[in-house]
Amino acid sequence: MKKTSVNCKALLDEFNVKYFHEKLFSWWKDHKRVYPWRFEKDPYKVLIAETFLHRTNSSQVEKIYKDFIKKFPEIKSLLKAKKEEILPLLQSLGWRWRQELFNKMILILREKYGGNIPLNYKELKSLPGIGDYIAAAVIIFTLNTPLPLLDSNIVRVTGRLFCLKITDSSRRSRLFRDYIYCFLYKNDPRVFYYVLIDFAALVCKPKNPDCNKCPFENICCFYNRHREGSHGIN
DNA sequence: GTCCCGTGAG
DNA sequence: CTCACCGGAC
Repeated sequence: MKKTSVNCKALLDEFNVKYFHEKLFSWWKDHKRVYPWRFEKDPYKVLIAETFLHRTNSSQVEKIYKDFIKKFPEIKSLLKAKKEEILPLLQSLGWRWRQELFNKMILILREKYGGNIPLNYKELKSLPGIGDYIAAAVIIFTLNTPLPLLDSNIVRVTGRLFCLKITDSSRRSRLFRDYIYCFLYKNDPRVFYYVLIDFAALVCKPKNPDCNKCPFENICCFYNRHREGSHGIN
């Protein structure tokens, strides 16, 4: 996702962003989820994980990720493999609609990039099956670069905290991109996004969020609106 | 905006 | 049975 020029002081003027960061990181100490692709800095492994996670529950990915990496520990071994060796490992992810994209991606990584994963946004995004989210995620999680990152969960937390109307297209909107970029803890983007994703999954859930466990209960726009009964779940 | 394979949770 | 899943292509 592209970096944007935005006046963060104006955008988040009424919020104490540092306070949010402290509370979130503090919460995360006791609640962080452990996945084999977490803190992985090998672009190949991050790309594989994020590709698998495409519209797929993380517990499903967890079941096959280690076996996949064990069989193809580096991109060279994957590039040498035949489709018939790869696809059976991915069947449980529901890959009929993604396997062709995955095959094309492997082909391009081999033919155009010589087995090196390009670590810039534009080239990553040009790969089949790689869009805004995965391109940014690969860069952020390998290089710890402060880029905006929006998936449905980050959208939900950001929208609720800052009173933004959430729609299906929020993850592609300029407004949300600006907000998450301003909200981002620039000193450690990688961990910031791990924190936010876990917080979204465990507390700020889509349905029945645990607002009583949330450190932002008092200042969360969503919570206060909901309590007043003027709006439904956003 | 709308569809998308499999799986598990409810 | 229905629904969502650390999104992307069309």
